[in-house]
Amino acid sequence: MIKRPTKAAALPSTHAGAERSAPASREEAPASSRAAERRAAIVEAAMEEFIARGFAATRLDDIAKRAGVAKGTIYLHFKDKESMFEELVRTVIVPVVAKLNALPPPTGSVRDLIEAFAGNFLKEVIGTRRGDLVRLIVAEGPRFPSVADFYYREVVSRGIAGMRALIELGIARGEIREKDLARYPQILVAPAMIAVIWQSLFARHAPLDAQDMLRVHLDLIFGERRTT
Amino acid sequence: MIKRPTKAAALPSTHAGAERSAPASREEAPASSRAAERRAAIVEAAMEEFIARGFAATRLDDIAKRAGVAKGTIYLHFKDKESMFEELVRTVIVPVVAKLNALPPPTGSVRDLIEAFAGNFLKEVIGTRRGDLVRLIVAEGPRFPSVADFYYREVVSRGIAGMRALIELGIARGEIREKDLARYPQILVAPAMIAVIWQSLFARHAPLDAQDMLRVHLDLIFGERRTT
Amino acid sequence: MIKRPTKAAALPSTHAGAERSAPASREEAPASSRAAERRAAIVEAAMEEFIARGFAATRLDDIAKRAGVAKGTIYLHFKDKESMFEELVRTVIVPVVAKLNALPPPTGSVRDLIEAFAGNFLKEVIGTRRGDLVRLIVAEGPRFPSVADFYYREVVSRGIAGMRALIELGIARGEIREKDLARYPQILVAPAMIAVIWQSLFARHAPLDAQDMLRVHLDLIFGERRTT
Amino acid sequence: MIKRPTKAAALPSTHAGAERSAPASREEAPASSRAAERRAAIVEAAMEEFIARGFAATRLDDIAKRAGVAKGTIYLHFKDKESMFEELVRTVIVPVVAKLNALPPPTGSVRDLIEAFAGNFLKEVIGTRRGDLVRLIVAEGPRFPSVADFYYREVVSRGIAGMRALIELGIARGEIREKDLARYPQILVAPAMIAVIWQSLFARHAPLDAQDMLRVHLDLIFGERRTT
DNA sequence: TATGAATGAGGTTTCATTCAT
DNA sequence: TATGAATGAAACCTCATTCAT
Repeated sequence: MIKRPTKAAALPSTHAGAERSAPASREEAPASSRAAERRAAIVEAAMEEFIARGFAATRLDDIAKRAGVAKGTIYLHFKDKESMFEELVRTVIVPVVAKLNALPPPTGSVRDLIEAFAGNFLKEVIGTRRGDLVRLIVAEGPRFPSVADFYYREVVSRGIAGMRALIELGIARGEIREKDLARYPQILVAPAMIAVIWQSLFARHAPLDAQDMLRVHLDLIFGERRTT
Repeated sequence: MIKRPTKAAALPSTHAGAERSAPASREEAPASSRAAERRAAIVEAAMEEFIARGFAATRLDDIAKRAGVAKGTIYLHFKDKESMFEELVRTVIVPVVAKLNALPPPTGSVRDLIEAFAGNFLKEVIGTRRGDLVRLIVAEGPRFPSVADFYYREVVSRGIAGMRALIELGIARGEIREKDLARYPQILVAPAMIAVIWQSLFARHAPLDAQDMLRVHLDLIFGERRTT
Repeated sequence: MIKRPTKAAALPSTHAGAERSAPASREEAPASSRAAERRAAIVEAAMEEFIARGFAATRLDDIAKRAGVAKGTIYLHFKDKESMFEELVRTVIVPVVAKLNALPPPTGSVRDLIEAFAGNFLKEVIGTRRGDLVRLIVAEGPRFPSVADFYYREVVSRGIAGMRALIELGIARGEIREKDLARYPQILVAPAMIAVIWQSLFARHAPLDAQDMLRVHLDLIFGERRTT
Repeated sequence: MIKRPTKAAALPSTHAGAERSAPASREEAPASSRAAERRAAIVEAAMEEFIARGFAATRLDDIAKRAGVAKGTIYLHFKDKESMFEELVRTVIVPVVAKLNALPPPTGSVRDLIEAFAGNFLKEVIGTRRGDLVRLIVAEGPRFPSVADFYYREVVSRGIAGMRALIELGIARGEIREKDLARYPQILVAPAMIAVIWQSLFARHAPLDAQDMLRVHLDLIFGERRTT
């Protein structure tokens, strides 16, 4: 349902070819899902290309090729390149939001919760396609206000709010000393964001142990780690 | 009216070709300064445009218009659009590096030092053209490895090293408790970077008091602020 | 799977073609009338669209939508866009020709006859869809020689011949003085044609009382109108 | 001054090739006229193509080829295809208007005047490129209201007004009997217009002696021609 | 050195036509 | 028969780059 979690992870930078398309389905597809499949293939291909080259430098031709469809087919699903980009971001982000909303209720220590969250982020975002999407949004945001708006509304503001709640809980329970932190949940997330960007840009020069860094950061906030 | 007389002329550093104007001929100063002026105007205009639209979407026509030169003139200074972008980043970043290197020797408390530094960053980077340049590098880095490399080499690695030195000093002096922080100076800078990005993307929706946030972050690292 | 069972395969360019539907098969009426209905709907829709936009600018998509059929259906009735246009003109013009041929035998004065004819033209052509068709033929004729040919053969030449006969009758009866008029029946029709075109192009700027104009023209030819 | 009266009269229907462009001029061109020349070449080529195929079916590529310029060059002179068409019509029509305005003052008989006028029309419009332009306007007018407007304002309304003045003069002098004709100068022009259209569409099937037809028409209006 | 008209490859988008269902 | 998703050629237009002046 979530679109195909890790599959096309390869990311060959250039389009490998086009061994996608008509995936033998044929008999298993319930008729109308054919369109959905194709749309998904286009979305996937477009995300790869947009991430690899940015909006302006991406060619519809390459998206089509990678998705295994003809150029014209894209226009059956999207009005034009711009709205494709905008809808694409929405499409990809929605499941993320769903996941955030489905978070378990806060039981156990706040630090445990945040560590779990960080672990998840580490696995699912930093250094993955999803992380690249974040960088893409940072890159194109100013030229696509609607994308930045959407991202702020759906992800950032909720994330900030959630973090703030956790921080306040941590303060109330005495786990967190720095009371002002609740005013800037951004501080809590900042190293994770930096890790995302670092992986895209500098990992080659200086690999970053994001997991360890996040741990140190939590130590800073919660005090020296427990014996674990 | 005058762009920036002689200044930014320096530049290439690593740089590829760019034998630059001023072919030794003529009356030295006047002739070459004309060229330098023009080049500076182009660099300035290009930066504005690249920041506003990104590399691919920027038109040389617009750069020329903004710089007040003819389109062909750009090619007297730069081989093509790509190398213009690469050299541009170098040109703009060099003075920053110079400044970093000219930092006063560490006297006074580490916190004071870092606060001074943050204050400077606040004034000169966050929410300014310079901050946008950072976002531009984040945006275009993957497509311009040479730019990312240069930026890493000249700014990031030095900045990290400098921060690390400060952190170690802080630890040695007992100002900083969290010893592992020295391994991840990124944590120290992360909120500042986040502030830079936030201003570009989300300031409209939720203004961020960067100064206050940085203060809280320093409290977190150095412990509750002194009475000041 | 099969292209076009037997039907419209003929379509040899000149000839009225349009053996219309009814491939002899099946239960005659019901099945074939469905097809005929559909074809009629397509023809009607196509005429509207061609008139509104001209041949090249008309989209089959729009024709299909207006006709309430799927795009593919059009190809069950017509080989391609060009032959659709050609057959369309034929289809629409045939009844006109039939009507011309069914004209009553010349009784009464020639002027009465021509006035009746003009009245009819006024009501059924000038300012109507049919008039637009004339303009369409003028517009597309050069690119569709077969259309121009057909129109000349079926409508123009017969119309001219008919007019000439009337004029000669008028001359013989002494109603018309200008004997040379018989050599140029176009003169008789010219104002009517001009009225057709005027309505399409300039009615907005300067409405034209076509009826009155035609009357004046007849006065010119037949002499001052009778007391009526 | 009038652009090159008859020159490229050949009209090869398909673009002959491209032996136009840089016509050796070079030394004779006063620098800025180079642009004017090119623009003229484009206008000329565009008129040929638009006349031959209509607006929608004309390819910019063909215009460029025929004009002997690159595709991009067209966009140095015209914003896009539509405005090229609109400006083109204006450009071509302006000299016509100028000519109309420069008509000699009415001396001699009205019939002589009108005959002179008709003779001119015969030579310069009917069966010429200029005549085709009229047909083009009739064809595209509904889709280019601005063109129809312009044509009405600059040519039609002035022409009608001029004709009306002549007719009234003719009536006053007793040359014309039918007084109502002054209300419909269109009648006077109608056969000429019909001739224009006839030449484009039907000349192949039935050549029309336009000159003789116009004479007959004038006989109709002025009474049997004098012995001349 | 500086100009900007000219170029033409290449990008986005449209739309007639096909074909599996 | 009828459908309409899919195709891909071809159109318009942009813009980095060149070059005569």
